[in-house]
Amino acid sequence: MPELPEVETIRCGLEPLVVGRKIVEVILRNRSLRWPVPAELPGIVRGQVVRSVERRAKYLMLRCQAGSIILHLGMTGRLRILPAATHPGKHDHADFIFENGTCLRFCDPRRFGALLWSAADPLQHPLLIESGPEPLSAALNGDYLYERARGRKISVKQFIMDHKVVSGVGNIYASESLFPAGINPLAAAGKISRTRYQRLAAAIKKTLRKAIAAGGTTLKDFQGASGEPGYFQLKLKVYGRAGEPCYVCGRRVRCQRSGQRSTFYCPQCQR
DNA sequence: AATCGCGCCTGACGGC
DNA sequence: TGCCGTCAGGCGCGAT
Repeated sequence: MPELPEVETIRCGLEPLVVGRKIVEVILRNRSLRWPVPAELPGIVRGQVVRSVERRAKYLMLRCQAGSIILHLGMTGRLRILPAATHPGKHDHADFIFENGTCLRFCDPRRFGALLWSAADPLQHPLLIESGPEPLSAALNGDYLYERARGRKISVKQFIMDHKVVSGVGNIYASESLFPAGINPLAAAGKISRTRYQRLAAAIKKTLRKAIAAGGTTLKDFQGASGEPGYFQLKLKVYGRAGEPCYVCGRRVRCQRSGQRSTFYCPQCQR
C-alpha cells in the first residue's frame, strides 16, 4: 500500500517526466473509483500543461493552468509512465497522454483510489483543507502533538493516524515510528508526556525520511514498471513481524487490533 | 466534540 | 483442481 514515503517517491519520479508536458488526451476507462471520476475531467484537462507535481498528505496534485488534477492511490493504486500505445490492463482506469507520445497511466485494482479535478487551489479542496501538518514540516513537533492530545482518550496510534492531527501517517509507519519512540501504541493519547511526544515526533520524521531515502534508490526504474515501495528496501522493525523476535530485546513482537487495524509492537521496548 | 464502526473493492491465501 | 470464505486496509462519513 502506498504510504507517504511511497507517494513522495512517486512524486519525485513523476516530476521530471510530466512537468512542462502538455496533456493532449485523457482516456477514462472506468470512472468508478472511491468517488466517481468527474465525467467532464477529460474535457477540462485536455490541452492543459502540467506545471508542477505536488504532494499533500498522500494526495498527489498535478497543477495546471486551469486547476489541478488530484490523485490518491488508495491501497493498490499505481502510476506509470509508458508509451501511449501500450495495451491497457484490466485495472488501468485512466490515461493522460502527453504530446511527446508518453502516457501517465493510473492503475488501481481495488479502486480505493481517487481521481478528481479542482478548479481552485487544491489545498483548499474539502479532502485536504482539514489535513493536519505535514509530518516532515516544522509544524509537526512534540509540543504540537502534546497540545492536540489534551483530553483525547483514543490510543496514541489512532491519534497519530488521524489525518486532522498529522497528515499522511498510515498504519505501517505509525507502528514503525512508535517502536523507536518506545511508546506502547495502545496507550491513551492524552496520557503521554510532552517529552515522549517530542521523541515520537522525532521518530516519525526519522522513519519517514529513511523510507523516502530508500524509495529514492528505486527511482531510476520509474519509467518502466515504476518505483517499488520504500518498505521493500527498508527493514521494518515491527510491522508484520508478529511472533518474531524484537531486534532490540529479543522478545516476541505482538500484534493486536486497535481501531480495526493491525498494530505491531514490542511489549518490552514499548511501554 | 470525540469516538466508533461501516463500506467501498479485489487479490491472495487457506481449507476442504 | 476448484470453489468459497476470510482477510487486508486508507479514509471519509454517518451514527452515537
